[in-house]
Amino acid sequence: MMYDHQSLEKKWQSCWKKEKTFQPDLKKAGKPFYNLMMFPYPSAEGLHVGNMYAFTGADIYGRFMRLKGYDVFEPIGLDGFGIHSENYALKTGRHPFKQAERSQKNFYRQLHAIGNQFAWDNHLETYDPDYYRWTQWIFVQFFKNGLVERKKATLNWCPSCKTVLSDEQVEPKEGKNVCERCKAEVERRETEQWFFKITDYAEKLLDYHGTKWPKTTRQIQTNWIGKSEGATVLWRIKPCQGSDPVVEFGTFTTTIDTIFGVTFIVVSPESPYLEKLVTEEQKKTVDAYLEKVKGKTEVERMEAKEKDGVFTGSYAVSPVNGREVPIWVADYVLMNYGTGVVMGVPAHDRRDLEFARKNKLEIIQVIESKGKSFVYDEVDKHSVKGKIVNSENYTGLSILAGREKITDDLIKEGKAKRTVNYKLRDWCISRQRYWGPPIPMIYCPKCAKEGNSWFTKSNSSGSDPAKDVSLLTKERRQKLAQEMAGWYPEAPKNLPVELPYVEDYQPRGKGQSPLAGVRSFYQAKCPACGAEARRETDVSDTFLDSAWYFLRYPSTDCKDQPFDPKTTKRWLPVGMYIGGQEHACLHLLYARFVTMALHDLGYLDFIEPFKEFFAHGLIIKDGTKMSKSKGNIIVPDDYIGKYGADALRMYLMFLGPITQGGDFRDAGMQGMKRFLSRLYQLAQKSAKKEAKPISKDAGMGSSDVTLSENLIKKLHQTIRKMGTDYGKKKYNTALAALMKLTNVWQAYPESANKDFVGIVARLIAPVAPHLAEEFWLISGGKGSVFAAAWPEFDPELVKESEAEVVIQINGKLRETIKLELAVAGNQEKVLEKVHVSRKVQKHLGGREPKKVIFVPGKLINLVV
RNA sequence: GCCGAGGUGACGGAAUUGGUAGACGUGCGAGACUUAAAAUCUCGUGGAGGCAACUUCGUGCGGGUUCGAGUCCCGCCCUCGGCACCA
Repeated sequence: MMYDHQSLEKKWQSCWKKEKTFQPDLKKAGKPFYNLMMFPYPSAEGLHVGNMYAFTGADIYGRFMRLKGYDVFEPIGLDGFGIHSENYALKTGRHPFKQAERSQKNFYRQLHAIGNQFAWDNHLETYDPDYYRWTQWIFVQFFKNGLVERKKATLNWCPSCKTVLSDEQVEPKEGKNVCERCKAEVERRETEQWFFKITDYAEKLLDYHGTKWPKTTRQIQTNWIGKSEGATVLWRIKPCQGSDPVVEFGTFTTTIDTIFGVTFIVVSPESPYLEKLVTEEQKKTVDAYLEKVKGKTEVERMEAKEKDGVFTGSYAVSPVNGREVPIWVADYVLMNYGTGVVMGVPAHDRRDLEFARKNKLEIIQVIESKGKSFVYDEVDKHSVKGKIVNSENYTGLSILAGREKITDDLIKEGKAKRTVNYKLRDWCISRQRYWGPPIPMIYCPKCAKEGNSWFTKSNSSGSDPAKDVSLLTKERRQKLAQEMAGWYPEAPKNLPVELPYVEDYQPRGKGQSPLAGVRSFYQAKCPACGAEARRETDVSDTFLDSAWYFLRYPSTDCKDQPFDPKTTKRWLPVGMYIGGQEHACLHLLYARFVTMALHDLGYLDFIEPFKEFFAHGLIIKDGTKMSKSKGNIIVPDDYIGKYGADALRMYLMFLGPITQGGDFRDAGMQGMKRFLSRLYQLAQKSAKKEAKPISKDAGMGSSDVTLSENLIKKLHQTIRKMGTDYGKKKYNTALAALMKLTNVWQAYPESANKDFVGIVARLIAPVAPHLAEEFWLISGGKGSVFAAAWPEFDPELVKESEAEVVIQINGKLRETIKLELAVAGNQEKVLEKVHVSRKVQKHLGGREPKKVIFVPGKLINLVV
């Protein structure tokens, strides 16, 4: 009689496992629905409640879809490769191979205990050679199609993790840039690395066509990509220095309408133009300045209060009015955005104004707004309300009109072109670490000397002869043939390039992976000429592992391809994806990029990997984020033992909207246990009563309803409410409705019967699956409650049986009162006999209305 | 600075998207059971006034639209998230 959650949950979990209740037939499913959650990386403490929160939210949706009749595929795996796992291994002194084995066991035990409907046959781990074989395969395909570059760049270097990091893996903290993983301050280092050309997809990544993503997530990505449209204006230089005189250079601007306000030009200290601009007289000054800049760190440069800079000695000639303006060099101009040269408009740009004031340069107003004075402090540059002044024949035009006209005119004269700039940079993919998939490349010094590479081979035309697709243009191939001299990708049949078991896997910190010291690994023969060659020893970024795992899940048994085309066609793109917002610029962006690229290479017939994405909130503890350092990480195990997985699931969902997260407190959990236990007692009691058909329209609208009818009415309300809320992912309000129903049930326990218990079993099934199975059993149901579809759960199929509406009395608007009346359907109706509340009767002078005209969505006319 | 989200009891949060504000749950108070505690159950719980039925005020602040505003419009204040010497 007592609710013994431990034996009950154990019983159903082993039953699900044995019966493979949640393992869909991937080859045959008629109504496939791919329900995915971001797979966890096996952290030190095991699965924590934050993971469970996300997984439960996702699982409820998946189970709801199952009850609606879909064949739901809900796979799980481990993102076990990468720095986070490796750092933990270093800390414990246990080798990553062994640590992975241990973590996997622990995680999968926990993932079983939380009661999700995982399709365990399809689990995958990113460190499994059967998996990373295809991660490497993707690298090779991208390489062959010019989506991979090897270039020197100033990059983020984490001195603690001893590897380079991508821009996405660096986060700002207290004015410093720190490593996303270890929070150490990153340095800038110039190194040569492998890059994925994600910038080629900047424009495509801005288009979310056909997806249902939250606005905020889209906005974070859009911000990160940072598109700005403007023009590049060409300036003539006078006088030109050096043997190779620069005749012109471009400055990028989004506000070409201010071009008459240009009083100087500034070049970045790193600009290749610089040495050609510096005159004899100014050389000393400039060199001294460059020396000073060199000594500054990135952060110091950013935080500098004063806009420092020096004159180069050269002048630029304005393309609009021939005005000669001095060219300066200053470190507030960034080399890696635009052209590394900017036009200085001190009147309408805050930085330019600071610079002009510091260096006593002229300020000319060219925009006027609301008659206000001209300096930036008082006029908003981005305002489009002002008009242009002091600009010859453009004077008087509005900002936008002027912008268009000046651009057009300059383009006609060949002095400008329209330009789009993005903040997005290419994705640095190589890591100088051990625990990742080796980058499957071979470098042959002999071929390099002779100028040979994969791109100079005769058959180097595209990705896969069978696909007949190549993103490689002729020009790009020629360029790559030069840049990639000596480089060959590993042949697909030789994949995977297995990560060897190495005792000394410590990061070396010299810009090289530990594998660089393993001769048996790096020794190789050149695939082209057979000479002594060297294997690449860097491994790829963890985010590449996770950028395609959703493609592999349905095809885990596929041996000769990364994903089986037929199965992929049936299951992808992912129907619902749930995960953390913090991955908006990381994982989600990369996954979209990889999917788009594979689409363009002909491997996929869709562009977006996730039809719908849903960001869950963060679970905090006592008002602060859970973290290892604070020691406040909560592991679900103890709570599952004490209260049960169902109670914990309910508690987590009841905290509030899943998008918001919540503060984890023990107090609320007892309440959930109490509720479930009460529900269990009631079900036991009611199930003893034989089934009597539950009528849907018994007693509706009647004032003398019996207790039983009251309960039935409540039940139908609840089905409707929960059906809608589960669909909208409003799990907290769905649960509130359920609790309300239980309260009514408890008030009239004799009204319910076996059938009633069966219905409640389906209602609670998404959120409390173990208890639901038990209810289904005691109500006399056969098999699993999840085995059959329940069309009534579809809110559209449950007809409105009542309506609360607004009335109008005798055609005049006098009073606004809510009215309950018996109306079926959504059609306009004249109701002859209407029961109204006493309150309304009072308003009508104690009478009941003769008739009511009900028009859905409109006011109601009440005739007395 | 730019972009976005949001401010409702002691707390987490509801409110059919313009229709009885505070569902549901915590917490708190009172009671039942118990030698006692825990657990469980019952009742109460926005403020002020009243023995009471009831009255009145109340959704960050100030205005507005409307028969009716937590919800819509205008102007502020505050909190959180993203980007940021990006031209």
